[in-house]
Amino acid sequence: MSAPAAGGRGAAAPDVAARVVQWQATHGRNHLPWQNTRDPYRVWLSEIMLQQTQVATVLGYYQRFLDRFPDVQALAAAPQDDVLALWSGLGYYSRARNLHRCAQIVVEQHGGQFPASVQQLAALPGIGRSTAGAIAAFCFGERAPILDANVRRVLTRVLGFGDDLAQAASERALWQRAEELLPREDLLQAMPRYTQGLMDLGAGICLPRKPSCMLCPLQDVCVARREGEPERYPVRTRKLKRSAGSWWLLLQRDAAGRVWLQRRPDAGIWAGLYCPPDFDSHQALMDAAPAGPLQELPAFVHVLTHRDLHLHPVLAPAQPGAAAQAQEDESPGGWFAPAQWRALGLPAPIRTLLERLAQDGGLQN
DNA sequence: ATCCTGCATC
DNA sequence: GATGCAGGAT
Repeated sequence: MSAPAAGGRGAAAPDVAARVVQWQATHGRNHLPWQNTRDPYRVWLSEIMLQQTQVATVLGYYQRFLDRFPDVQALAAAPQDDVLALWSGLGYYSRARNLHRCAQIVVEQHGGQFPASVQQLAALPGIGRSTAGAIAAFCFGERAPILDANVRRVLTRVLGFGDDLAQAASERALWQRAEELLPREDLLQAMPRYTQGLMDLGAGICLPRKPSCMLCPLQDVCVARREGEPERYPVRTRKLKRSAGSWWLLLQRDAAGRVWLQRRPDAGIWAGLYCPPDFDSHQALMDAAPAGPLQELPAFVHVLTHRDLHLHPVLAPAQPGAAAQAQEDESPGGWFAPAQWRALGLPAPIRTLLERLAQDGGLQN
């Protein structure tokens, strides 16, 4: 057993890195499909998929994605719609669009090799400082910290870091502390395991509500535990005001059960995704709808971070040529059978709506 | 720096 | 029904 280095490190954080590394080797996750590789493409893909998405869900997508796009060149060369189709169901589609753009930049500007430093990685679309740190640590052994939500929880608790993370200065200070906790220069080969260990602690031990402190390798150096209320960390004030908006959706369905969808513009809400034509008012929809009986479906609310979107679906019979007049922008549209639209990038509420419609079969119409 | 985003989870 | 996340846009 090695004694903690005397000096150099404050007594408040004795050998955090060593404890994490040792614990990871015996208790961490070491057999996920994106582990045990130093291929930046694979690591990058997994990190992007794991943003806002649980491991269990990503497992089902990761291999399919790799099969279809085995390397960054294949991904860069693919049509965006193919990428979105494989992403279909994962949500947060800006990740998929950034992923695609990033692949193209790596191919065109970096000769098909991911750059090997945090700084350069973080300059790529979809890669922030934390994701860049993870890739750099896993693939290049760079001494770079990560600070995603899970790790933020671990570190604020261990350190008893109680400053309000809504303040940029506090956030900066925590990054600084994260750097100080990294394995020492003479343990550089430990970077991948250390990084993975922090992730594993955050995901499995240092949970938001019920941390399993008894199982934690940091239990006897953790300030939050000593204080008795680890759940108090991290501290973040929130300021949220949500506005409301209403959209009327023109759902046209033909006899074969196909629906009319069009690709949304590349900027704005649901960029690049497929959606029925939307209108600001019932009247505007009426003006654009084909002649014939309209059926108002139950309205529902889709919640975005600071917008409550009230959606009013209106079912209309299909009429030849009628769909084209629905909107004048040059967004391409078309008729999609269920098997087809299920493979498209669809906003979550639209996917739900179409599934309901498909379930009800020919309900009316 | 500050605000904005789409969705899952709790 | 409220909150959080991790990145982008301005």
